[in-house]
Amino acid sequence: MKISQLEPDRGGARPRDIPEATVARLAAYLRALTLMADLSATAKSGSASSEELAAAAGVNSATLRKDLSYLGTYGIRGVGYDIELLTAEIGRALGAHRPHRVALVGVGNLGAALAGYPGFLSRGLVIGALFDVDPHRVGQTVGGITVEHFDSIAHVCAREDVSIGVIATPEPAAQAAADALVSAGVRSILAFTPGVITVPADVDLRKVDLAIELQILAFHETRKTAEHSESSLSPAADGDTENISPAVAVSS
Amino acid sequence: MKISQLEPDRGGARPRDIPEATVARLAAYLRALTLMADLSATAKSGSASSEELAAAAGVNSATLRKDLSYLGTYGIRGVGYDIELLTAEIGRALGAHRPHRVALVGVGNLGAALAGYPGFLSRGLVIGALFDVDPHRVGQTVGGITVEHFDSIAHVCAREDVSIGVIATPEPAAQAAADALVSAGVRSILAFTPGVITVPADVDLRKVDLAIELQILAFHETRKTAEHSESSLSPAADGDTENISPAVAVSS
DNA sequence: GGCTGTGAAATGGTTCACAGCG
DNA sequence: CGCTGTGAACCATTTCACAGCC
Repeated sequence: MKISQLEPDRGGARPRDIPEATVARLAAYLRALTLMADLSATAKSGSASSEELAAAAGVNSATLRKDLSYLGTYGIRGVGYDIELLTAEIGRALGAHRPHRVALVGVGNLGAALAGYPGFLSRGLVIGALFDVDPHRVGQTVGGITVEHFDSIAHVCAREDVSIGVIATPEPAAQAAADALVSAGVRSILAFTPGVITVPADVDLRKVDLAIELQILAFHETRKTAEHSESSLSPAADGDTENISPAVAVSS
Repeated sequence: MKISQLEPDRGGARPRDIPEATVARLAAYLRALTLMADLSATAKSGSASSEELAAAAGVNSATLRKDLSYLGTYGIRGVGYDIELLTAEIGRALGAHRPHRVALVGVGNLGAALAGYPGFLSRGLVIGALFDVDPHRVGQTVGGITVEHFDSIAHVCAREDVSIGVIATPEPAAQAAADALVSAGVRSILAFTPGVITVPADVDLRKVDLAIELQILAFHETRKTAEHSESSLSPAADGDTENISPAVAVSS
């Protein structure tokens, strides 16, 4: 899907240009690798073929190989990829080796879910601050972190060295939250609110709209059930079962 | 994604083939239109140009026109689109005119957030059932609906005529949740768990991985900050110059 | 032999630009 | 004249297929 909000995307020649779609999958590979490492800690060879990795991540093996080729040449022909090496290499590429501090604005159910989300740490993500406007929530502890007041975003973000912001407020507060984060120097924002949010050109904004995800399903569902019309004898002999949907994307 | 299998080309121009990316945006347009209708209920002309609509949805106007052209010809040249007509038409295309019943498995923070999500109804989505394994949660009421036990999915889904399932359980329970939903006859599933879920070929599975979204931001963030320290190579063409105006302007 | 790395082809999606209608 | 609808150009991504290395 794609709810894009124009992004500059400087075309300057940089070391290696990794396609947007590849970045999303690299994160999935990293996760699959971490899982594999745990499982095969006792036995196994310590390496995996592109086929195995692809299955574990839910993608096509050719896609995986091409994705990895953007990082460099880390596979061994005839054998596969060393799990440990590849984990480190992808982690490096994604910047997961160095922690990123995240500020979360809006500590409702969704915010709390995010604050308690496991597996951030292993990917270099650290929730550094929580904010809310509700006096009842300010001062409380969620996921081990004390909720601070919305008005202190600038101050706290500076103190906690936050570089990424997440907006999980109700819709009407989203723009204000974005503004506050931007003022605080945050240049990467993930928003869970529908609706347009305006940010300066140098700020990276991603959006995830839960209702849209469901509506896409509803669309397909409608199509499926509406198929009673013609007795076409092609019952979705679809080959693969795999399915990876990076969901909402921005960045054109 | 599979929606367009090789169709025998039926004579009538009934079901046009709508691209996946367009479907996602149609949902966004629908939302923008509903908002517009509310705002302009008192005054305004009752129609909007592709430019206005595009701005309200955060996309390019050419993209919007092309998207709408898949539905048919509903605009008026020299004028724009009638808001009410277009709303109805997009709603029809998306299947939002007829309600879809949704079952939600896993009523933790995330599940509760979804159950309380406003704006589902206006888009034809109705939460019909909530499930959890936790005895403490079963029997409780969330978002006006009583939480039922995981084991009764098949029974309750049939009773409530559920066609879409949402998985918001902890990771380890995800596959079991999917299996249960599939057994209950659900053929469209949205999962918020990372990791691979296997479903039969005729089941539509979408995934949203919160950690991946953040990791993508972290990647860009790493690039941004690395760019400042890397003042070599590029022949002084690197500054902060964003000549491209993003101009995500929201008008009228 | 098996598997990676990668050009090249195929597919899907976005943007341009303009003809044509209201 | 303004704005839609759309072919055509453009760009991104996926998939194929195979050469080359282990």
